Amino acid sequence: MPRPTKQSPERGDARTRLLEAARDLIRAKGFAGCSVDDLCQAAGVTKGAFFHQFASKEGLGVAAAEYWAETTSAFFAAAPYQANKDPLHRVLAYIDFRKEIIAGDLAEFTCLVGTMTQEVYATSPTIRDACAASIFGHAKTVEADIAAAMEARGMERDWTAASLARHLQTVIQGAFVLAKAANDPDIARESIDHLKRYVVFLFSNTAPVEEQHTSAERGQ
Amino acid sequence: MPRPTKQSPERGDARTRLLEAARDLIRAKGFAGCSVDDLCQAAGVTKGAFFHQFASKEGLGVAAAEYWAETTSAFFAAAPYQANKDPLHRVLAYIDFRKEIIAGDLAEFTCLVGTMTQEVYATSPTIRDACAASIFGHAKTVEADIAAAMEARGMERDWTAASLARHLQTVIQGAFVLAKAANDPDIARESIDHLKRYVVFLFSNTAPVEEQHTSAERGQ
DNA sequence: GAATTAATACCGACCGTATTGTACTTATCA
DNA sequence: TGATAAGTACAATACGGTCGGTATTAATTC
Repeated sequence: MPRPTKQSPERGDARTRLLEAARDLIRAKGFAGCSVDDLCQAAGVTKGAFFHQFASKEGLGVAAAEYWAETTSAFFAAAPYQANKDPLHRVLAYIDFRKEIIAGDLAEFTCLVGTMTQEVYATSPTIRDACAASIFGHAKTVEADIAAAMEARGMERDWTAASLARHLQTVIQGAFVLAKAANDPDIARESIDHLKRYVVFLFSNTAPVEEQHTSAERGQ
Repeated sequence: MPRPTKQSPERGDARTRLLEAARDLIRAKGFAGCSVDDLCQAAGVTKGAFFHQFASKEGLGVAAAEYWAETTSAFFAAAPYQANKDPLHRVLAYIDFRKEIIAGDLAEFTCLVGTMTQEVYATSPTIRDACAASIFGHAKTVEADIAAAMEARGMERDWTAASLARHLQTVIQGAFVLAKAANDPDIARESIDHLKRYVVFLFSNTAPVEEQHTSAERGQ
């Protein structure tokens, strides 16, 4: 139940503003790297509001991961590549889409939960679990398409739809790491190209995969 | 020039002990997540020694990344998979080896510089550059084998040896992220399997790749 | 439908501790 | 003896978190 604030009643409640500030700040400076004061200042909120909304800084971390899971799953659910009818085309268009949205500053397109996991996996199990739910929950949605594509082609392989779905996330997460190291988004796109070539290969032995799938335009 | 210490004269000098403590602690808790006191305690060294050896905590971060680059390059240079005569077999055996050494606790086999990069790429360019030098320096060594394998087979492709070498590192780094999220090393091994399948595929169109390469045993 | 009560959302000064880094002293070796 | 290495005490501040208080709204009462 959002409630306006004196200072900026139009921007929504303090909780949402803090979650958005956390999303942006943590991606740039890491979880331990930004203080509660930093977050409050970025959100235009006082410390009192922070600890009214969240029991602790760790509590905010969990909420930020959950908020990330919600917003990104809505984002991908509404993305144009979903319009592809064929499951395999949808998977390939998903990969294209992941490449397309790598644009702008690193902190704008990299993954909040991937960054947080690396940092707190050993020190904060609750944050780690929330991050894992986001990553593997997203993988599950792609897994459904992969499984459908496999079944449609009657494939029998020594790999599973689940493992391939996770592999897609592996490459995407790793691409972010190398892009950060090189300070260059092209490094990330490069690996997505290799990933797509691999998926095309996996399905090319059963039936030819045409380049008909679309990611940016509605496929009707 | 190692110098013994009162408390533990057998363990070498304070600088090395601090670098080893940093390697282990930062992999578990992140760079910002462990304090100078933590590092000193883990190394069995006082704070005076710390700031005698390093100008700042950031200075230790840079040194730790450089130390990581040195020790890992020596580790891979001495690894048994290098004995493979054929460059392609050496690449495939490298991938096998990367899978083999995923064992024990997460903090023992994950990558220090990958973890640090994610955290400080925006806040500490000096640490980021040191991490990048480690990652891409290592990739260069694999790139040499990939390039040799391509040349031996007279391949003409729409990908380069450099990009494939970086892709290997992408998958490895991403595998660590997902393994941390799931708290399960198997998740990492799974993606390495996909990676190997991909590399085998890339080279299978020119000449058959037998499973003769070895990673654990000396090949000669 | 005005007055009162209760509950929520928020503010901001303050607290105790943890943090990085400094200054000075002590030990060790060439 | 002079230089390097390491130990000790402490200074300055940054940090997460607390606490009493205020503002706004919804529910309740008369």
